[in-house]
Amino acid sequence: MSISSRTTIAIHILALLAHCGPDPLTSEFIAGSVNTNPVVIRRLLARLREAGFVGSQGGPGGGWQLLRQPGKITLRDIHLAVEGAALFSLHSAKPNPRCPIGKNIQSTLVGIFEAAQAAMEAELARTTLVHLVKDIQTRAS
Amino acid sequence: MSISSRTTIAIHILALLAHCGPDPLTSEFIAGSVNTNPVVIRRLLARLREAGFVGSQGGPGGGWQLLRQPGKITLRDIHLAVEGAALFSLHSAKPNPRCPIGKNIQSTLVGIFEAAQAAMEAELARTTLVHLVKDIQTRAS
DNA sequence: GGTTTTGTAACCATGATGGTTACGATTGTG
DNA sequence: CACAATCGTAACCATCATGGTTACAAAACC
Repeated sequence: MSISSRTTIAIHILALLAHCGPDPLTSEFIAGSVNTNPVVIRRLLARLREAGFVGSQGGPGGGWQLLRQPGKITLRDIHLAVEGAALFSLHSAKPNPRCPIGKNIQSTLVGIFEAAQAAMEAELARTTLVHLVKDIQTRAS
Repeated sequence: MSISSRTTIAIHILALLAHCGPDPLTSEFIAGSVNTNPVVIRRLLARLREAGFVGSQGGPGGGWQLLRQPGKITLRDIHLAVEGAALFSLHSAKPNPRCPIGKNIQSTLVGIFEAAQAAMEAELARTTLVHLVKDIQTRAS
C-alpha cells in the first residue's frame, strides 16, 4: 500500500490556515475546502495541535489558528506529525532463524529502509508552508 | 499507512535465490525461510516473473530460478515490480474548486510527492542483490 | 439562556492484505 | 502409462487501516 491521504489533508489544512491569515477558521469551513466531513478535519487537527502547529478555540468566533510561522513548518514536519509508522513493513511473521538468509535479513533491511525513508523525508523538508502557498497562488494567477 | 510487506518478502525471496545458487527452489522451501504459506510466495513470484527476474518450472525437480544477474537487480527494481501504486495518496474526494487552495493544491503536491518518491527509490537503487546477500552473510559470520 | 464551536466516542462501509484450501495443468520418473 | 511433484490460480476468509457519519457532552461567547 501507500501512504494514506492524511499527509495530503494535513498539508491542505495548514496551507489554508497560512493562506487565510490570522483569523481562526472553523473545522466546517476547512472541511468545505477539503471536501470532507468536519470530524475528519478535527481529528487531524488534534494531531497537529499535539505537534504544536495549531491551537483551537471553542465557541462563536472560535476555530483553529496557526501557532508557528509558516516559514518554519516543512512538509516533512507535517508528515511526521500525522503519519507515525515506519515507511516499510518487515515480515509479518518472524523469518526462519535456521536459514542464513532468514536469520539476518531483517537487521540488514532495517538500515536500508531507514535510509530510504530519510531520503524521502529530506525531500519533503525542502518545502515550507510559505513555499507551498506561493506555488499554489502562482498557479491560481 | 505504510508500504506493505510485499517489498520485504520479494527481496527476501530473491536474496534466497541468489544465495542458494543456480538450482531451482520450490515455493514450499522458500515459504519455509520466509515463514508463510507457499501460495503467498507463488503470488509474489508471479509478479517477479512478469518483471523478468525469475522463471518457473513445474514438476519434480522444478521450482524457481533467477533469470538475471543478481548484481544487476536493485532493491528499487524489486520494489517497483511488486508495489505498483504511487507513494502518496491525494484527496479521496476532489477538493473544492471554488477555494483558491483547493483548486490548485493537488497539481502542486503531485510534483513534490513524485520528487520525494524518487528520492526514496534512488536510495533503494544503491543496493543490489549482490550487496544485500554479502551484507547478510557478513552478519551471519 | 441559547448559539456556536470544539472534543471525542461509537459505529459503519470499504478496501488492502495475507493466510488457507482447493484443484486443475504441467512436468519428470519409474 | 501411472504417479508424484510442482506450479497457477481462483475462491474464500479474518484482520486491519481508513475515512465518513452520527451523536452528544463541554466550553465559550453573545
